[in-house]
Amino acid sequence: MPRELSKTYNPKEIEQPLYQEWCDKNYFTPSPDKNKEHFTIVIPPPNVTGQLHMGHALDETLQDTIVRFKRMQGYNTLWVPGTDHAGIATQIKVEETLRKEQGLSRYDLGREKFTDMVWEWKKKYGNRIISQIKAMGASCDWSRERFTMDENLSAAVKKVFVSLYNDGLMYRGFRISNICPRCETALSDAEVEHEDTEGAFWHIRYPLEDGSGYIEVATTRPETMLGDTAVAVHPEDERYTKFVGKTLVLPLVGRKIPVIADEYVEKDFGTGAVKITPAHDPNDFEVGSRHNLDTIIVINNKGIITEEGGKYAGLDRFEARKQIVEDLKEQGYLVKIEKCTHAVGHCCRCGTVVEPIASSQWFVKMGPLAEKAIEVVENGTIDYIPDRFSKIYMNWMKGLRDWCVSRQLWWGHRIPAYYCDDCGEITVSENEVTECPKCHSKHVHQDEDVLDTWFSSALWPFSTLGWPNKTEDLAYYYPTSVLITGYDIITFWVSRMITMGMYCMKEKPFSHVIIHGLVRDAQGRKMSKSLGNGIDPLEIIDKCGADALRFALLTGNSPGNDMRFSDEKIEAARNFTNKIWNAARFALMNIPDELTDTNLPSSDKLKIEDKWILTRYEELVSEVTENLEKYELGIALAKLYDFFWGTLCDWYLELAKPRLFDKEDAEGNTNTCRVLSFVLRGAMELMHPFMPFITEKIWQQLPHKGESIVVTDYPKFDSSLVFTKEAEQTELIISAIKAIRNRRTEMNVAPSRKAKVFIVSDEKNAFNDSNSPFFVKLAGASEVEYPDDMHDENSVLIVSDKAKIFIPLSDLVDMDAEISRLEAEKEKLLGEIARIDNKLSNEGFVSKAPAAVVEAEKTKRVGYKEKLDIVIASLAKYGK
RNA sequence: GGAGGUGUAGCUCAGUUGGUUAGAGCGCACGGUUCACAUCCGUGAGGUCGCGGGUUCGAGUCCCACCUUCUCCA
Repeated sequence: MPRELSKTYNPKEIEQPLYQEWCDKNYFTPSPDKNKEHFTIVIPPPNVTGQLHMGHALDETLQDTIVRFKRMQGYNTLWVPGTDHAGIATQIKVEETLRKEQGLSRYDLGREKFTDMVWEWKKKYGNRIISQIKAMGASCDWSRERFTMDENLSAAVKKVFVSLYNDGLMYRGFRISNICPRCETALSDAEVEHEDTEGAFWHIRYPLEDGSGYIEVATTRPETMLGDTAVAVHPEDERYTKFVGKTLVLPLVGRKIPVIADEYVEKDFGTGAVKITPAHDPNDFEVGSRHNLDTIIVINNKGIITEEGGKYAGLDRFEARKQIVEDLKEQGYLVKIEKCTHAVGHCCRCGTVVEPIASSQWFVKMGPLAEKAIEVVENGTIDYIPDRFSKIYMNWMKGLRDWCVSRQLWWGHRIPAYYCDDCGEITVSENEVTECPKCHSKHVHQDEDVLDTWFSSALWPFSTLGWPNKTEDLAYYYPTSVLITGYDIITFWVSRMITMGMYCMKEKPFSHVIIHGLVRDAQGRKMSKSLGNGIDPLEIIDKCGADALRFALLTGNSPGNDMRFSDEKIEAARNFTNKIWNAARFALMNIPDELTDTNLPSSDKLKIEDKWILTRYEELVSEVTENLEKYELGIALAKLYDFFWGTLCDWYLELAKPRLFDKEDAEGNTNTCRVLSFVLRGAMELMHPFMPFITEKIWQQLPHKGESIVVTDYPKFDSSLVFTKEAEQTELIISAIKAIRNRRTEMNVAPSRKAKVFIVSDEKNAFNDSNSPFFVKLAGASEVEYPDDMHDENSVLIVSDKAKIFIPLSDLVDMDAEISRLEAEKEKLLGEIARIDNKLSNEGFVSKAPAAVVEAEKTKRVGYKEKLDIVIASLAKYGK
């Protein structure tokens, strides 16, 4: 088995072949197994027309890291992938293409041809995002890939619709919905984004029919006055009591409308009198139904004034506003225009200002459904990570209005409701209805609308596993384990999955909801197409590899918080992958091909630096495992980075070099190789969930057991490899080396100038001849001696942990400088000791703090005292 | 108006259950290429943890008020 890695790390060469191999070997394709615990994730399905952006990249990385960790831990691990048909987004996209390429609208094609065209588009481009997710290294089970409009998932949608209808939880109602005039469809509350906008209050006079005066009203949307059917005042508002019951004449229109009293009106707001437009305002609609007012629709789904608008009919709503204001002014009805900012609803897909319009839509009655969805989060059956998002969820769930689920689109699940043209009967059925069950007429037509995209997404955790069929997958893998998604779709998606999971399955859809933030640009702006500030994850994969991208996304990222993504971050990540690659390359250059087993030398053959690195490694195993189990990925990754770079590369590899290069000590050489290969392999396994490609490639080259790192066991803590004493002794050596380097640099000693080093210490296990090579290699020592005690005024004195070190650099020694340096050190040590003494003499601290904390303070004091004694003794030798 | 977040080194951010002398990356300064890596190595400077109270033996961490800034909802 020849071991070699190319001279420079080239992710492009290794990533695709490895991914292919993993898929070919079915590592990601589990089967239900009653003897094992399952771990399931369903992917938040990306839009089928979409392209991978940083948000997906973060989402997939988080999921894949957890999935790979659980798989290595031995869980029967399933990650279900798939895509969403994304009603509005996809329809808009295809319509645009149709317009651009053929100059046609969807109406020119007709419903059937148009939806055929969307399916064609889906076949052609739907796989694009899937292959991009694969490039991230995502270990999804592609044999179980789903699409929200698959046959089975569509059947699930129908079944739920019918079931809700039969339970009285789905109804067709005439009420105000937010309509996007650009998309020409109704939207749910969640799809409307409110934005503070500069606008105005137009104050308008409505004259009394009897000519005895007028009432002044204020509105932010003057064009809606065309549909006014009343003016309302508060019943207890004395200013207006005398007007209630009288009749007003609506300016420009001439309609006679009553003055009514309703508690909805706020006395102190505006003029205290409110124009009532039941057809175009949700509150007015309520008032209208309380007072039996007419609902006159004056703006249609396209934002155009209807025939009801008289001379303004046919105008765009904003053009109509201008003209109406102009006319009011001319005819003396306009009192004043007051500037103000107010929240205006926009379509979350296209940004167009939405128009509230009364229309017939299908609604899901949320009240009864929400109860259980609230309960499972309240009682902890489902928890949010971080916890604060459960508050946001609760806030939303407790203020829920009914969910408008019908959309005036062609792309989506068509509503399974049938209307009899003869008797008007509505039949809701999973099967196509061709005859009215009431009057037996054959003149029956299906509802033209489709369902909100999120309706099918709400069923995703169980519809993908086969529901409503009783499949083996559903029985074994449901409920899923965790859901990972951004906070921006808690209201759209998470809340509805919980709601529908409780309704359809009578069981939670998942146990934990892990929420992450948005990926922003270097300036903290949202990445968007219009700003052109998006960083393309594919470009980064191309240049630096998927592992570097994954590292950059997870490092320094804490749950639920937004992160900034910058070139510097990517560069740091790429440097780390390069470091890993080179460390492995170095190891493989030294580990002989004959060494194929994974055994460690017996503990009596281990040197102290071996015991030190093994101890640090075992600590890492236990900490990282704990962090991953708590889904603290950022913390785990930081520890892995520090260990690999700061501990393994900076120290162990350097400490091991003398023995690795010593071909005469064959046994020592082999032992070192065994330890190195053990720790390096372990580090690869620990890091594999985060950086799957590079770790697999290196793992394969190192001595190993098993077929692939993907399915090997995650390292387990082994207390027999913890050598506390030797680890401490090695730390003393490292401290001494650092102290020497520090002083040499401080004194501008050229690195090329080697000097003899004398170390005085009682710690003979650390400071002895066998460890001298460390000082030669790493601290510029020409040779090392270990006298019992000494003092030399012509030497530099360095006080390190449990050691005093002399370096005879007589030409560089400035006695006065030495003395003042020692005095400064003395002061510092005295300060530290005083601080600790202060603590230890505090009755409260000694009696109430945990024993371990008190003990640590005492140990620390001993260390400082030892150093202080050396400093004082040295000063004494100088006559101070 | 309601809810939630944020504020820590020049910049971007970590900081787990309250417990060493508060950390990292980048940037900066100084020095370094013979034997894995200049995408590197060594050394260093740099902090009133937003402000003020409180709880505690002990607060960056918990509580209260304020300020900054961002998001969601109305």
